[in-house]
Amino acid sequence: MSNLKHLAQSLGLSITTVSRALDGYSDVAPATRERVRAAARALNYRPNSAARSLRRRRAETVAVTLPLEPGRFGPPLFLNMLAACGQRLAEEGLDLMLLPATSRGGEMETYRRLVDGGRTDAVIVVRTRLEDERVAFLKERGIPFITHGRTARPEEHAFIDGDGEAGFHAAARLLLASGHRRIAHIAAPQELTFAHLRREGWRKALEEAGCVAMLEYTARPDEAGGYEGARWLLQQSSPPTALLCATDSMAIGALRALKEEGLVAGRDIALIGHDNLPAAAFTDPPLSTMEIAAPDVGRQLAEMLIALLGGRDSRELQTILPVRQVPRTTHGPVN
Amino acid sequence: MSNLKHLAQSLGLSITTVSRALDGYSDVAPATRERVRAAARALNYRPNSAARSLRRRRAETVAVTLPLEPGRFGPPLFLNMLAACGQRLAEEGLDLMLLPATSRGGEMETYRRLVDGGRTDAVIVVRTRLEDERVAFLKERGIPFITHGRTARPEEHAFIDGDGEAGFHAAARLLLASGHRRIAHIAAPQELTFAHLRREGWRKALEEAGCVAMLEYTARPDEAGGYEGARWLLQQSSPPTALLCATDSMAIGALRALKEEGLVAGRDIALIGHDNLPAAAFTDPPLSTMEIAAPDVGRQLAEMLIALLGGRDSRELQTILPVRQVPRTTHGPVN
DNA sequence: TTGACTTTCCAAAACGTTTTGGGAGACTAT
DNA sequence: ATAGTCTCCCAAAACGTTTTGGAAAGTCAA
Repeated sequence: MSNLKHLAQSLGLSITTVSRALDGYSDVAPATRERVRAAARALNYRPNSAARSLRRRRAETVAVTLPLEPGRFGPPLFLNMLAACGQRLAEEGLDLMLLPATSRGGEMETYRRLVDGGRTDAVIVVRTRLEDERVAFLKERGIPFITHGRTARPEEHAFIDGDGEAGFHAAARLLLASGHRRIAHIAAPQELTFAHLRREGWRKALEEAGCVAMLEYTARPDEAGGYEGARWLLQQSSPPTALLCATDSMAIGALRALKEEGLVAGRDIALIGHDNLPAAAFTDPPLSTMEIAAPDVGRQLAEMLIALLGGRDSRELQTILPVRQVPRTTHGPVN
Repeated sequence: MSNLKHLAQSLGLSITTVSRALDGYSDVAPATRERVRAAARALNYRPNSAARSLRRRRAETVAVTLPLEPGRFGPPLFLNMLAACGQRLAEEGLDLMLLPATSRGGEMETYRRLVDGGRTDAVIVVRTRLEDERVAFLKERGIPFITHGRTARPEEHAFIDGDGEAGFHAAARLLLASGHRRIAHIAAPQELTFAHLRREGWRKALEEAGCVAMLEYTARPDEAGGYEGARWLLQQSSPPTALLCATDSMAIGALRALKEEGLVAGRDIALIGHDNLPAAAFTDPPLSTMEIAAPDVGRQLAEMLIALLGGRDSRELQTILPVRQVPRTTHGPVN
């Protein structure tokens, strides 16, 4: 592994000059700068990251821990978002680092290693909960962070979030307008903020319409959970005529349960999900769903992080993105 | 941020002693060791990772770059594997770091930063191609690495892989035994090794059975690709009676195309995928597929990495895992 | 010619850790 | 008492980088 000392010796220059040449300082002669750069290229020189961040006192890194359990929205979308975020961060010389976390305790230990060990300059919190110990920890340590999804006290920190409440409110109103009165909700665990807000949107719409039947079932936010929820709801004495699922994964599971009962979604019963997963366009019938209207959540997240690292107040960095309905087939019949 | 100097001063000890106490060396008195540990806990001390790895000359990190495009198998499974791997690595004090890579060039630059910048001690290569420049690079640099999936010359490096060729061979034979003669393959891009091997399994089985009709279509390994492939194949003058898809995502897309043609998979036409994605059990009809028979690929991957870092020869670290058929409904009729 | 700038370079310190190579004191065996 | 052995601790060096605070030479104006 070549380092500055090698480079300097082979060029007959000092370490200082080599370092400054590579960093483009103006106090090194253009000719020298080029000579140094050529040598660096020839020797595949890359600054040692440990030494660099030790000296600069920053890690040039933004970290995310990836909870293993099914989360806010499906991994393909989620990873795309993070990749877009990473791409923008790379332009600022920042690495985006994902660390898989298996248990909740393991995740907190990872946070401590990251933050107290100076491994990262900022953190992205995903799968945010209403009461989130990760957020409490980061606030206490005073390290910059942004949550993906809100907490119970969103005014206290930077976040980016879709307006799930409005989305589910609109979806429920759509179903009400189609004449549905027994609109059930298959909810995700309520400690997850997104699940709570989506449920709130559904609940309020029904309340406003004077609906008394608040059929609901809470399950894991995956296919199996949706399947289980739909089965349970359909077995009730007066089953729902419409199903609003917290996520598309759940809706895909619910779809299977409907099939097994001989029901056709969009004809015999309405079904709506959320996320617009790639797979949602290929279900049978194609799934009506909704999605965050912004095409570049990842990039926005990155911009917010950059602003935060630049010293911007976190209270100016709170973004709620509109949610758009993606009607396909399963939300019908439309009268 | 507290460091060894703080700790040492507050305890009236030297930095050396504090460091050695925390590392559990025997040349510090048990009483002192406890005193130091208590203080470290109280001050939330975590060794600065940059300083540590600068001095130890290793990063205590294993890196994976995550290609953005759809890959070998679906993200939920894939992330689970990596999480399991990360968990085992953590027991050895190693961090598993994922870096999203958007373009191929971007990925190579990331590799250079990682390896030449001393950011990582080992690399996991995913979405391996037959001719893979990443593998060439890592071999040249002499840094330990394991590929997930083989290359064209697998004998030259450590790898872990499912026996996709045998799996597809078996699946094709299954279909042949059911009387099918026009068995089409919807392939993933052939530069990806897994796609190549799966196609080989299919091709050889047909060849052995004396089938001349080698219907195939190559597409992106996602739902849209499978949809496109199935549509194209069904439009041929003598369409297939069975469809073997390189991945479950593709099979889910194909399922949609079959529906649109009024065909019921498992009755009018056979369909088999690969990966056993969670969603595959919830399609309509439930998807027949196959999967790697080992429950703990991630853990095995970690063990191999640990062995590799311990100096084991990479030629001893080559694992091919058996693939098991997961018959559900769509592979029928079984006569 | 002189003084003031400019340009171009460099020595040394610092970041926080681990590790080497002892050293002081207490205890043990003779 | 003496030599040897243990126990417990520490000073200093090293990892590779960035940055500070000049210093030497060259240029320019007067």
